[in-house]
Amino acid sequence: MSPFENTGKCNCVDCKDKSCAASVLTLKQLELLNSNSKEVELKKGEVILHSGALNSHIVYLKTGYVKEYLNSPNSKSLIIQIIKPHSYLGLHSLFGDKVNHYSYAALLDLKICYIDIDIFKRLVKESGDFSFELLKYLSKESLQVNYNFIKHSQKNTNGRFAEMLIYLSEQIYESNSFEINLTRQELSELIGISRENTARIITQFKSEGIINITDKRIKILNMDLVKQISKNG
Amino acid sequence: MSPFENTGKCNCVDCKDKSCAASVLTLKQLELLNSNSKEVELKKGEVILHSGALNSHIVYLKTGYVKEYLNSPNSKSLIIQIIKPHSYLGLHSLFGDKVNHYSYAALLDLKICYIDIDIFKRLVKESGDFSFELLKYLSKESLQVNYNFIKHSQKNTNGRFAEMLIYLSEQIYESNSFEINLTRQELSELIGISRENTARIITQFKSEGIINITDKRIKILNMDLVKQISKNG
DNA sequence: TGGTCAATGTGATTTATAGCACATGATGCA
DNA sequence: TGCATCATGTGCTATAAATCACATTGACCA
Repeated sequence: MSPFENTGKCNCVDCKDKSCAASVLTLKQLELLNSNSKEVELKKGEVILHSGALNSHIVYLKTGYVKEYLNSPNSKSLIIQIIKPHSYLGLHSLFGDKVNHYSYAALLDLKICYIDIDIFKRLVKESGDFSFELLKYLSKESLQVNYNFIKHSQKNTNGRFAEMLIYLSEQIYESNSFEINLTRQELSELIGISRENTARIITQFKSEGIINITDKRIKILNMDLVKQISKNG
Repeated sequence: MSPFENTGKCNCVDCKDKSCAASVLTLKQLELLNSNSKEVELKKGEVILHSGALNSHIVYLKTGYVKEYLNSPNSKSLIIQIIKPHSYLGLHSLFGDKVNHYSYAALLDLKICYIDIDIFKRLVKESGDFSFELLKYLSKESLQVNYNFIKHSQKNTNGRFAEMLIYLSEQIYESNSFEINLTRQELSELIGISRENTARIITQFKSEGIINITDKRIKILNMDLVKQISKNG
């Protein structure tokens, strides 16, 4: 029995949460993947990968949401992006220099799959369709992350906050109302502004009836206005 | 004769400027590539690809340097990165949604190769080694671009300028003295600060003996100090 | 050879945003 | 039940950097 034998109840072959890439694999390849991957459940707040650590496995986010971030003692912390289910974590680090460039933490209880690196690489080399999907995946992710950074460099604080609301509702949670397990501090690290200003903007947006925030749920009440603020900001 | 027949004197098979990816292709695949690509020479300042335009070919930068940038009338212009020879231009757009996300202009006279998209995709699906190299290429580029953006969000103007000097000398021109065909305006768009402050920083750095700028040549005289400024900034 | 235009340099002023200080509220725990 | 701790909200102040205004330089060319 392989040390990576999947000990959970799930099986890659009939997995409902297959990645875009895995869904183009043959039955035989999926079986190979299955016998070399392992599903694990994690609790909210747990760190999945540490920046700087060597990555020994591919990590696939099956369910739940993750923050990709950087915390360094001598410079400001920042959150690079929120990652939604059916995504790979830190794929660029794998194909780059094998060291994680960012850290990854669970925003809520979630399920991930560890995949053996060598098997994954074998699939990349064996299946053109698989690697083509990975190229698409990496490209899209890279464009999205760049887009966010670009907007941050071009907009004022209100505009950035509005841009974040659009990003979260359209790209990540796919709803105008979503539960987000981020503190005000973390929201500010996602858009690169101070915690105090984030609080002020939230107060302002609430008073103007643009959003509603109760505990960890953000509800966008006036998306048109949000888009207007983002555009003008 | 294919419409993409290479009309120049060069041949992909014995090209000295092959990409990392092309260098893992077989002779037969290189011949296929050769008969479906075309070398073109461009003059300094010419725009190679326009943001928003549909991309009909893969563009490979054989020699010369290129700026990847965004100019939009209603928001600040910015330069995303400087691209050095042996690079693909806008590969992420190809695998993403087929529309160029950025513009590309020649910083000096250069040679590029247009490659037929369908042949390129065929090679991706046919050769696992080829696609593996492309994955590495995209990953590295993405990490580098992110790194620059992250530094911009964490550092003050002096620190950013110093960071740019390190980036240009170590990553792009691989020398402490390099000819860069960028105006002060463009240098400032590369690091996201104002033109006036860029001029002030240059004056300051020159007076402190850190750099020397004559016309378009930048010479870093005290790299230790540059690194110190970048670190503190 | 003077004139236009663009790029650059530099002082003065304005402004957006960070940072500080402190109040309030929520949560957990002993 | 009270105390400690952390997240949050809000007024005030400091400041870095953008912006404005103008001088200077250099290139091109008619």
